Amino acid sequence: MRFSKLFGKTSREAPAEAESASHQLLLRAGMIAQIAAGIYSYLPSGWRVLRKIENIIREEMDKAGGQELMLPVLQPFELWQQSGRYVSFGQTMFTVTDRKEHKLALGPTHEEVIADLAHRYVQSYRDLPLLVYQIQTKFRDEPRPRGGLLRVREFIMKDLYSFDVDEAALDENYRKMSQAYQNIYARCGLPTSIVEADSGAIGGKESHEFMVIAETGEDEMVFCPHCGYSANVEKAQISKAIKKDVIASEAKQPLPLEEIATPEQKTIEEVADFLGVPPEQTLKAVFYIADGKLIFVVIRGDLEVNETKLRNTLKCTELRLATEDEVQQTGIVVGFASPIGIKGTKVIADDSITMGSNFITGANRQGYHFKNANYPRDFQVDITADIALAHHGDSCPKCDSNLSSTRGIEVGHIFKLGTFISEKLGASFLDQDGVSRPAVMGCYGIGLGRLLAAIVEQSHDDKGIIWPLSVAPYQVYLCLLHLDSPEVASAAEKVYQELEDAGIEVLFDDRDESPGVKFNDADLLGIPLRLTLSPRTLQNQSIEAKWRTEKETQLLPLENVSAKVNKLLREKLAR
RNA sequence: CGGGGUGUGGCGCAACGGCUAGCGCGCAUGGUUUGGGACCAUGAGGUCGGAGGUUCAAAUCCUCUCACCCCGACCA
Repeated sequence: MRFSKLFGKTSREAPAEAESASHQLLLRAGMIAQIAAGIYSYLPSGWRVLRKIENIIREEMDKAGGQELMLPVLQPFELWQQSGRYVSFGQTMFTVTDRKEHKLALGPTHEEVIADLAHRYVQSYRDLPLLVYQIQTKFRDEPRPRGGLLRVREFIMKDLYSFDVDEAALDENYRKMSQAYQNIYARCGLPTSIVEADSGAIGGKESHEFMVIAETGEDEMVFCPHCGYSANVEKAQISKAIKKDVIASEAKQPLPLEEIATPEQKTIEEVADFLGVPPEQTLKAVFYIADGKLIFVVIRGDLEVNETKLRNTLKCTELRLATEDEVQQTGIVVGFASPIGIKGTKVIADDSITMGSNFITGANRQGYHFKNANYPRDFQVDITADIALAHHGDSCPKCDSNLSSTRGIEVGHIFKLGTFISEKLGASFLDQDGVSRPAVMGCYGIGLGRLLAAIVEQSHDDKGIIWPLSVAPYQVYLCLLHLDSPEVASAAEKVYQELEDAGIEVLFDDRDESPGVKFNDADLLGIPLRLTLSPRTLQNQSIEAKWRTEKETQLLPLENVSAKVNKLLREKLAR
């Protein structure tokens, strides 16, 4: 490709709206262009990168036994009613109405469509296992697109669906996919961590995310440097045992409940300070509105509520903090709320209330708290579950060491769905005994654009992008200096031709620009190998080679240059 | 949805009631240059996001509205 003909210009300054490194660099390099919030065009050089990523993914999916197919974007809304998932997806779904007033969804994902297909074409256990995938556009009306390609409303995704006879077979495919994903990231030069995850609107029981550690990431994950436990904070567990040095063991014997005056002491910190006890010995009350109903949440004072876990426990779709008014309307005294004697309100407790004793809690009376509250002696709850939020420094649930936390970009998510979708859509098969059973499903997704952006996020410098050779838009940047010298120009043309003929992907900078402009563009575009031909190098019948990642240059003889370049590229790929 | 911010040639910005809306980058033409974003000359390109209002006069003030960005909520 000749740079002079390449559609899309590089620019010195990034558009004002871009903040993250990948957003700025991809725009400046002329690889993407925004048309609306979370909606982007890929220009030729950006599209080349995307297609390379796509091919890597396709190869790994095929290798793992996947069959590629193509499912429709337009999906009858009835399918979503059938699965019931139109509720959990809610406003995230884009819908259109056809001329017959029939409602269609622009597919945010394809479990329904694929399960419907399985319903028709899978009849026997002999048809299983089945792994099918596609690479195509998804539509999601995200409340807030952000960070360029990091979160968008229209995006290309690889989604693979597995159908199995039972859980054990699903586990096997799940392992296989997990390995395929690791191969993909490795080939893209992207270090990732696999973490336990919440399955969100997709549903299902077990899921893992592949995370690229990056400050610009939207997700927070915790990990244990000691035993390797790692999880998205939405999912992460912590050990809630109270450390011995915090509360002496003699204080653990249940004591009689006692009301004490605590004027003006409302928050956990105030009450704990006022009474001289650690927050671990208090109970915190938090109020939520879940699908329109007030929920009383009790959790030990040193912990915080994890809303994702709470949502899962309640199996609700809408969840938000209650306002002070909404709480007061039920007769609860804000600041002195108590699970003791509560009536008519659903009470959800974190299991931390079973770890500890003689708690301080509100007395549901202005200016008073109870001392020595003990569960279940003094109060009852409707549900006890783990609904605590993990933090940096909390104890690891597996080995009790201190957990660390970091932000990350989710570049892949795999789910064990189980049978809830296949049951609803009738994707069942006859087993060896002639018994009809729902297929056990798994689904596995990678957002290609986000993967591309994540590569840029973790592989760039102040000059521009540093593409790994495997996904670079071009392998070689051929830089011609001194267009005005006919000898150099014709030598460059020859080299360009020779490289192209050898099947090397080369971007030939034949523009009439100064050397600085060309070198800077080469760096901005992030092309791995730069070749420079100038009167200086031609004098020695040679061409200068420089890797994007290195400072040093080397001279290559012009004779049979494509073979030498090929060798350099092969060596680089092998590393 | 809550909070904050921004809308002026393709991009980055200035002008903040008053003459023909400026500057840099980019673009076009000609010339001089050429190893890390060269220079000179000439030129093209703008209904100042939109609607309404105030005023002798609005890019500038007011009201409404739309779009985009950031933080949060939310979110595979």
